[in-house]
This record gives sequence, C-alpha cells and structure tokens, in this order.
Amino acid sequence: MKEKELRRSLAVLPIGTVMKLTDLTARQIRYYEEQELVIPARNEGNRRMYSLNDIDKLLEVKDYLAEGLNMAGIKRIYAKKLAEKQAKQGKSLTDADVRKILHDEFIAVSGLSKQSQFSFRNNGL
DNA sequence: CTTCTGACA
DNA sequence: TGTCAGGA
Repeated sequence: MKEKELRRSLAVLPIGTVMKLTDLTARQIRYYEEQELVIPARNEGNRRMYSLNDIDKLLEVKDYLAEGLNMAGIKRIYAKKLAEKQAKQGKSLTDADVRKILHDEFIAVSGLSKQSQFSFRNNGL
C-alpha cells in the first residue's frame, strides 16, 4: 500500500506536460511555486519536474481559485490544514472535527476574498 | 525545440 | 497574468 504513494511522488513530468494536464499557463505554475503552494523537484538542468501528487495539488489550487479564493486565502487553507494535521498527532481530533474546522475556515476566507474582489470591480479596477 | 529567470510599453 | 529578452 506504499508502492503507489511512492510512484505518485516521483517527479517525472516537465512543465509542458503539467500545462496540458492542468490547463494552467507556465506563468501561473511558476507563480504558485513562488507562493510556496507547489514546489517541484529540479532535474540536472534546473528544469522543474512534477509528480502526480503535484498535479493533484495544482488542480486543487486551480479549483480554489475558480471558487473565488486568492493566494492569501489558499495559503490560509493549507496553513490551517497543516496545523490540524500536526495537532491531530499530539492530541486526537476526529476526522469530522477536522473537516468542520476546515469548512468553517473555507467559508470565512471565501467570503472575504469574494467581497474584496467585488469591491475592486465596483470601483472600476 | 523547451524551459529558466527577471522585468515591465 | 501576459509577454519579451537572453541564455542554457
């Protein structure tokens, strides 16, 4: 049950393939890396190499963006998710607890970013 | 030909 | 975010 996870973690896809698989531009993919959302491996020639897990993460980020979240919002989601994951090792929250916390956080952040994006549009920006 | 970094009419 | 430069 570890074999698949290992293979899914192997970085074997160049950015060009990732572009086709995620429908994101190279600019966006590199930008998300700057934002520390998806850090790909590098090959001998300094080329970015992505794994299947990276693809999933990128698609996930793409979905959040489509739902109206901004970089700050997405970072908060993952920060929260990581915090819960670590807390879950020391203490023991149920999966339901974690999901509720993540859901509440998502709603809060989602509302804020949408609000600010709308205000920008209303101000002609 | 493909990707990389840095920069901005 | 797009896009161009200049190099690998």
